[in-house]
Amino acid sequence: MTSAESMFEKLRSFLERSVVITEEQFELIKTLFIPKEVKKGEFLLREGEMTKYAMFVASGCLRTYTIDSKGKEHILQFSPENWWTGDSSFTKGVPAQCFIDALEDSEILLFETDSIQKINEYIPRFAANYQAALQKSLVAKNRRIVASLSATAAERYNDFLKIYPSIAQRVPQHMIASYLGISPETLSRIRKQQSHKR
Amino acid sequence: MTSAESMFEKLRSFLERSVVITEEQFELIKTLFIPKEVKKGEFLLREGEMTKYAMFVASGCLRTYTIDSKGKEHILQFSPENWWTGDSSFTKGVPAQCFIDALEDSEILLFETDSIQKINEYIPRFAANYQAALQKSLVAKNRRIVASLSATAAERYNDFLKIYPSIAQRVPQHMIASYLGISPETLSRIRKQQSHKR
DNA sequence: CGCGACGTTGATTTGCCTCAACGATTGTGG
DNA sequence: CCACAATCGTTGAGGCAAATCAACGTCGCG
Repeated sequence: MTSAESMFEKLRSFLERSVVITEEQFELIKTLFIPKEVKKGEFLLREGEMTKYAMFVASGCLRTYTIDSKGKEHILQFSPENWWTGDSSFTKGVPAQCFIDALEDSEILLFETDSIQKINEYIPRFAANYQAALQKSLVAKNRRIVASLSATAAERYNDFLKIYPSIAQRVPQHMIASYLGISPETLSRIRKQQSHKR
Repeated sequence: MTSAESMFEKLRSFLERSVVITEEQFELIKTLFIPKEVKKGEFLLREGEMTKYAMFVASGCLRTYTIDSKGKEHILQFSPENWWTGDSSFTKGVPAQCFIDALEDSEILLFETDSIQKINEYIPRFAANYQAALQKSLVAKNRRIVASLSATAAERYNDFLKIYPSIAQRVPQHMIASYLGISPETLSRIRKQQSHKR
């Protein structure tokens, strides 16, 4: 099996968690998704670029980040296998506001967002699922906003460990700090304290 | 014209900013939206309640907030006229995580989210617009996350004034503080300093 | 092997919160 | 219509969590 085929199989089994995909539908999907392999460190999107693609991560792990007005990096999202990602500004002709790069060698399926209408026609429940995913991520963002406004650094770190235990093990510590909005030094001290306490 | 009719007219002109609505489609819309008037201070949703409604604000202003584990209130969103709102957990059978109440006497149209399929069938571009709105609000949330992680209280306040100048004039100062995640005292001091500087 | 990226630890600084007290404004009931 | 309470914003003093600055150990990779 080629690596492209294996990517499509991964997408299929992911989708089939909630929708049954017929052979016919699967063939359509194959025409709409563009397989792509990237090495660790490669970029899938740079700030200011135009893009019309959303992405499905078949294997590996991506990271979405921005650089603020003070030149500081802020990680908005980690996207390990079986996640959707993409700069959400792909809808209009707006340039991307984020960088997306690979934290590990990864297999990606690019999806032209215009095609969502076509998919909707042939796989009606697909769009509903996509919408549900958007709403779910809105809830997550809200939780993150509240946390960053009210929780201490240690609390936020522990929340992160609880919600994304697998990610915590595979990305470097200073990136977790960036995601949490705390300095690497502070995160190091938090970890030290907590290892004492048990 | 009854107030219910005027609400529908407001919804219609809002939708017609991007989609032309035929008489027939407008009649469908009237059957799917439930008009409701609320007085200042009344609740449209309480945390823990089950809801299947999203809302369109025809007039007035709503506020969405949560209470964190320390009992502190955090405003997630202000929704003045021509905004969509609702607890985003309405998709599944999940209880709401937010309170929504009225900051002013308001006119609201309730929309059963299950009906989005039906609307999609008759007004195909409606769903696309709704999806675009979701994505736009994702972008806004991302910006807010970055701001809360990297900007100072004063910077966040000025951003708020720039992005929502009209809201800043109609909601009490301590609520803006709550939205920004700073104490009312700090906001007061920021305003004092800035008035000196000009 | 040697360089650079990563994590740790210490000392100092600071932005913002908390607590507290006090005017101003609103609105409510007697 | 006035009195009183409640809500809202302002100002001051003190404290703390986390940032910054700086130096050093260590690991992995070219």
